[in-house]
Amino acid sequence: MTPPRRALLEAIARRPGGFTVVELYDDARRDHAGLGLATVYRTLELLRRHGLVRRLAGGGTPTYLRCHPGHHHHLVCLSCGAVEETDLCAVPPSAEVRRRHGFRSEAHEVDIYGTCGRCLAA
Amino acid sequence: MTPPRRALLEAIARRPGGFTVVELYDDARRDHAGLGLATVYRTLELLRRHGLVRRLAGGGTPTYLRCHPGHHHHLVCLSCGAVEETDLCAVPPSAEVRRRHGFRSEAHEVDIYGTCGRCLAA
DNA sequence: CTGATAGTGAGAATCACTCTCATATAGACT
DNA sequence: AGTCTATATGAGAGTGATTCTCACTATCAG
Repeated sequence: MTPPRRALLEAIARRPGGFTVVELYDDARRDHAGLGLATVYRTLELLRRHGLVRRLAGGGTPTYLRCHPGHHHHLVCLSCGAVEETDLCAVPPSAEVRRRHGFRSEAHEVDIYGTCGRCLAA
Repeated sequence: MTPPRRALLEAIARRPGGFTVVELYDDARRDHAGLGLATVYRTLELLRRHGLVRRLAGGGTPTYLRCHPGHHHHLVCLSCGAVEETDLCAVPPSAEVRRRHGFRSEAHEVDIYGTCGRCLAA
């Protein structure tokens, strides 16, 4: 646990939803002025491998999300960009996939796009 | 319908599973030597808007998939990279998402990773 | 305290992708 | 078939994100 990493973790913790690499970089540099971009990428990759962060790569500038470890999916608001986690999960049952396609499922990714409560209210 | 587009469509039709932009470019250039990369990107974007192709952006070089229009998801083999479509679909029901999170679902993306029948046999 | 190991920052390099613009077509309409 | 207009195209430069390299530094076990 080094100062750059600490600065990054704190900057991530402060973020409400998704963030871009440069946003995070700018933010973390307030704690640790000498921080390099390469370190941001390296640390994000590290966090990603530990399930603490996820990368949403859909068109445009890629955004990262803070995640809690454990199985969950994301609700992405198309209007304001906020991202929420949900533990609701439903995918085609493995057995059915296996029977119909001869395919053994091992993992899945589910992202749900729509409009969040706050945007609906507005 | 122009010669570059025809060459691209044929190259896509020949592909078994996912492909990268450069693979497609090289392949289509065998039909249409003067093809430019910009045209490949433009045409893929066009096909994507028509639901004939999808982009999987997970880490590394982005890959495109040939798709049939209509709702379906993909079974991606982690061992050989083959991609199969499935019309099996189950996601958390909108009503439940709405009730629990105040979030109105509009679309979802589901990709299932695992091992395909051929790789299981081998 | 010390040494092995892992992390860091700067900048160059790479890679995917987009933009620009002059040119060339496709396809609609005579 | 000939003409015309909107659209597509190719080349190459430009952009922005990401990775690489390497000399240097900090961490932590012993």
